[in-house]
Amino acid sequence: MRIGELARRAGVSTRALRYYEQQGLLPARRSSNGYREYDESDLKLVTEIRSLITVGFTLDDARPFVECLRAGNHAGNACPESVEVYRRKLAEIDEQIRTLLGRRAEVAAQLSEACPGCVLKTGVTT
Amino acid sequence: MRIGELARRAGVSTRALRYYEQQGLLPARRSSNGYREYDESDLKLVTEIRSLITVGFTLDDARPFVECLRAGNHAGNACPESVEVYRRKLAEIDEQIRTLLGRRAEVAAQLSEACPGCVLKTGVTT
DNA sequence: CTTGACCTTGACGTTGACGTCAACGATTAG
DNA sequence: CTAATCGTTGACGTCAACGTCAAGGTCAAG
Repeated sequence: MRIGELARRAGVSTRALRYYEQQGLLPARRSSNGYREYDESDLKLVTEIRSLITVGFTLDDARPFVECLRAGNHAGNACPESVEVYRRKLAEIDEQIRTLLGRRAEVAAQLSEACPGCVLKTGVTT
Repeated sequence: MRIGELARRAGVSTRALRYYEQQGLLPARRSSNGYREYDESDLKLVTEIRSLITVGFTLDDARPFVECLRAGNHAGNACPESVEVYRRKLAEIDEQIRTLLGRRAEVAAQLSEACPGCVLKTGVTT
């Protein structure tokens, strides 16, 4: 299939697909007229990339998963490099959550100081 | 005092101060030679801006606080506009925390699937 | 033949808060 | 007088993941 169809089926823009190729994540064969040619395995790659992106991974983070898939594995997380990225991202997310919780406490304290009673109206647990 | 001293005392770069001025957050008087001239109240403004920035506010978010201070109030959060920003930011932070918790669960699930037992090694509560 | 839908590469725009020159003027110490 | 240190106004660079033209090539249908 060509880039337009892959884009439609994967739910991304053609620009994104060309960008992925430029970043070395999605190499494309070319047909005689210069058009990029893709197959089902490429769709799988894009799907993997997208699902990683939606959980906050960067394209660089996605690289090991893509390479794992291209190496013939059934899943992108079947390789130790991918698992390592998972662990690193988990730590990053935990750090971000801690930072946000700290900020939330700061802002809530300031808010209650400036406007007592206001804080009661919101909450993470809500 | 001039821009260099204010920068040192506030712990920011002169570039940042000029940027704040450009954004209308820190208007500066000019001495006869064209140099920016600041006083203690300006230091207070910068301090306010910085403390807001460190809890994740944008310069635009900081605007009401700065205007509140310039209006003669003892604190930047003494005005209803500031309080409103606090509430909005609190909601934003809560939303971000929810998003991150969702991502954390996703990644943790993927990790445990790819490498059972790995998840046990980390945690937000740690 | 011509339209229209598809494809190509190249290159600039977006966002926030500055960093980092460049090229120049002002002030002060020696 | 001169160097050192400060100040000034542009204006481009940074970072990620594309969006959005521009200018053109390709191909099937009518």
